[in-house]
Amino acid sequence: MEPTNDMILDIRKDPYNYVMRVVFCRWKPFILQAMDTDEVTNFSRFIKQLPITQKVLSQNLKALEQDGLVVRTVIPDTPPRTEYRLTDRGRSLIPLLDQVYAWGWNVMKEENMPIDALGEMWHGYRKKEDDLMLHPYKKRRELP
Amino acid sequence: MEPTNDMILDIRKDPYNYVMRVVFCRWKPFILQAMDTDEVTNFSRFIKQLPITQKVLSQNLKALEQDGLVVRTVIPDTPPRTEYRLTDRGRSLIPLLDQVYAWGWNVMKEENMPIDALGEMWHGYRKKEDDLMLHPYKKRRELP
DNA sequence: CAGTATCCTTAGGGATACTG
DNA sequence: CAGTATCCCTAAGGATACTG
Repeated sequence: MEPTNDMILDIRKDPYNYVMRVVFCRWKPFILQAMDTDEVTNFSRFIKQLPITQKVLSQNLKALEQDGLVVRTVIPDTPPRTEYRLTDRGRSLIPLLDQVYAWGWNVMKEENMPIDALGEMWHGYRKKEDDLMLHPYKKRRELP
Repeated sequence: MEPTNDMILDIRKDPYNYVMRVVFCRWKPFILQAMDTDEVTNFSRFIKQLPITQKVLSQNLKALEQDGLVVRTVIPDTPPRTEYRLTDRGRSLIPLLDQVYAWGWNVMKEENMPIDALGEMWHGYRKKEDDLMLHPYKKRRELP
């Protein structure tokens, strides 16, 4: 086949670009991770765990739902509850996220960069303290 | 340990955030991938392969160099040449990038989304056509 | 509890032109 | 060949307030 004069990567059709748009946006790894840890969770629990605003959380959850990584279930109760959980596709991402975290963790260690302790607990790089994991609070305390 | 009243994730110290900043920015996976494919490469070759402007390429290469993923070598010749290649750390990222690509590729297939052919060749999802791989051109032709 | 609605800011990228 | 220099623009996030 002759090399023709119009060859170039079309980024909009590239898987890298897709994954960056769908997964690697600011808060999404954290949101996905939280749902992996908690299995089922809800809006205000995310808000307690992450320093994210309601608006941005809402946007991100909608996008994740649209991209098929998350299911939102409304339970007709009084007052109605809303549950969020990972889809199979969302769950299929967790091993990859773990490896991404691990790569970053190792590099940050090599560079002596400070690493967030709560994240380390979530990922098993630091002994989990159940009360902290179960009762996350809005403000942050320094850990050893 | 008592749950104290100030617990929260500090995103600036989190590995996810680090990796998103250092690796998963728009063009960086492509740039890294190109350097894995080519072993040694140079500025204008990137420009031929990717639909990126010189300014943005320059910015990205500088950042990658600063973050220790890429080495830049100037060879005092006439005119002087500049070579770019991956560091060990950069190379350690390739398996991860491959998995990211693979995850995205599979999802896009499931969703019947169009997938860029040149990327597929680079990643071995499509038979490599050496002339195209070796002589990438600026504009794009549709592949079957 | 589970969100909307507004307003504002900024980093990152794109376009284009120029340089040694 | 290997970049700088400008100008511009928009998407994504942050702050704050309000709702059923």
